[in-house]
Amino acid sequence: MQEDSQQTLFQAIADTQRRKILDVLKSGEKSVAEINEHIDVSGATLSHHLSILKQADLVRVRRAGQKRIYTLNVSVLEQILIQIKKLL
Amino acid sequence: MQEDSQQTLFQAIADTQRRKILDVLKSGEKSVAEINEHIDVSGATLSHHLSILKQADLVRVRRAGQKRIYTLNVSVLEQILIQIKKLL
DNA sequence: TAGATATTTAGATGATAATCTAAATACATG
DNA sequence: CATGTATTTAGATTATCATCTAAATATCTA
Repeated sequence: MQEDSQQTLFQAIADTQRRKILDVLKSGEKSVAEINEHIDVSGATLSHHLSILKQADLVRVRRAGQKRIYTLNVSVLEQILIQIKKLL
Repeated sequence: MQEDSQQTLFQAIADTQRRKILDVLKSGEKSVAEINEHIDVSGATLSHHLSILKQADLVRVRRAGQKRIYTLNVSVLEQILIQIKKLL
């Protein structure tokens, strides 16, 4: 993993709201509106957080009509585990 | 783990310099000056980073004469692993 | 105890980041 | 195609953060 992408990744999970989003997605793929039922921020802010998670490749998106469906990318979370284990 | 301390912890490891400090300490306890040989910031900035790591309990300190010796607290890194695994 | 060494604290600055409202875009459907 | 729904983008604001220099504190030693 490159230095830069590592930073992107750790920054992405540094925010409580974003970790909560990941936790919400743990139970399965969800539309933005569905995620927003669990996260108390404006739609714009949620979209912003999702874009950061997407940039870190922690989530994937696909369209379904008007909706966008987000899914957790488990393999990147596993990458984080590997990085932290390296510090042990 | 409480919500608040979790945030403190994830914020602490979100910074590249701080992760580098942890990596430096992985090889054994070190004085501030010894750490500073590996981290390219001013002494004041390093001290600031160390205080954040200390607050997150990721490092421990003891005095030895004029020096302060920092050591890695492995168990807290293991806590992070547990938290991330919960998202999987 | 005076001066040297090690580290922290204070205070300032510039850069990022989280958040909001309002507007824009994209798609669906009557 | 006009309207409604879902989401993103733009632009602004406020708060937080990484960093620096200078000053303070603590310890050691001649």
